[in-house]
Amino acid sequence: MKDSGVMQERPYAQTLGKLREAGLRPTRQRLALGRLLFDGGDRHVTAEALHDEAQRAGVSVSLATVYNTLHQFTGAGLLREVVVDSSRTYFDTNIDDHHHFFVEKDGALMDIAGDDVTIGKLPPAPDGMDIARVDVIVRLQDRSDR
Amino acid sequence: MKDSGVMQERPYAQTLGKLREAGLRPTRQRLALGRLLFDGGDRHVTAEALHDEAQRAGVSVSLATVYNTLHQFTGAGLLREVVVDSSRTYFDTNIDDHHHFFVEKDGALMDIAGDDVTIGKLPPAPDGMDIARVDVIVRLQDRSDR
DNA sequence: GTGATTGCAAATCTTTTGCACTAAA
DNA sequence: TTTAGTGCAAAAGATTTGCAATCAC
Repeated sequence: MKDSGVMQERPYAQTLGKLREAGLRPTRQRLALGRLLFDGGDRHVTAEALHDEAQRAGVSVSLATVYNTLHQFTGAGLLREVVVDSSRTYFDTNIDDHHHFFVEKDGALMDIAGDDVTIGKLPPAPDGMDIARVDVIVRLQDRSDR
Repeated sequence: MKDSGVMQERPYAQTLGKLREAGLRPTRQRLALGRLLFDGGDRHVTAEALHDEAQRAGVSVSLATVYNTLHQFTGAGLLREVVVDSSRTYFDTNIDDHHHFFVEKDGALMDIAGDDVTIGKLPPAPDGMDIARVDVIVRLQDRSDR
């Protein structure tokens, strides 16, 4: 899934290292948001949710900074944007090749490992175009809501 | 792809019939928008684009009504909402099982027939949930932008 | 007539931006 | 210092909503 087995050790240093590699100045707020995002396995967040979480954790960051930071992290390849709902943008800390389950009702998003979905046939890209990525979204509903 | 071979005849009556079946009162604006949407094969539109198109066609409809109408048509199963871009909502006149090519750069959306994509493996839905739909989005980029 | 539909403007919601201020290096 | 980064409030989009006016039946 990830690269090696040496992961999640020294979380603080991990975030710091990620920022350094990305050439992003490790400011108070980037470190704090980075720790919230990267210290606990794979996560899916919206800007609003991360902002709330930061507030609750006693970290003072403005919503604008959360948005800016999420985009900077995405630009640096530390996060991936997931489009499943036209009303909000989700950011995924899992940047490996993978897909998603999405529960419309409560906005829940879950990863599906890349290996758990195989695509047998796919049409060729139109002339002059390349396939940048294939996203598979499995939309779920409560069994009772049938 | 569609049902039979008897299609696209008497477009005006076709839209009228669709509205009747859906239990939607065939008002001036619903008929006009319906004709724009359904008279010319499969289409992908945003509310804004359809509104502009209606204006150009000399049909006076407010943007709010276009939004409302698109949602009513969707609720009635005449259209399908396609989520590919978190900033706009696209509506698709093709309601059959199928997938999409999407060119981020210019917002172009193209259908991929359902048969042209096969999914070999898919994880089971979590407990108590059912798979409502599987969306495959093939994101394209210009070959030169590599 | 009478209830569904529409238009318009105002309201909402999410996301972005401008700019003076603060903090890394 | 010097320049990148931040907060705040205002702006910008997209979409929704309230309500009086209008239209289909």
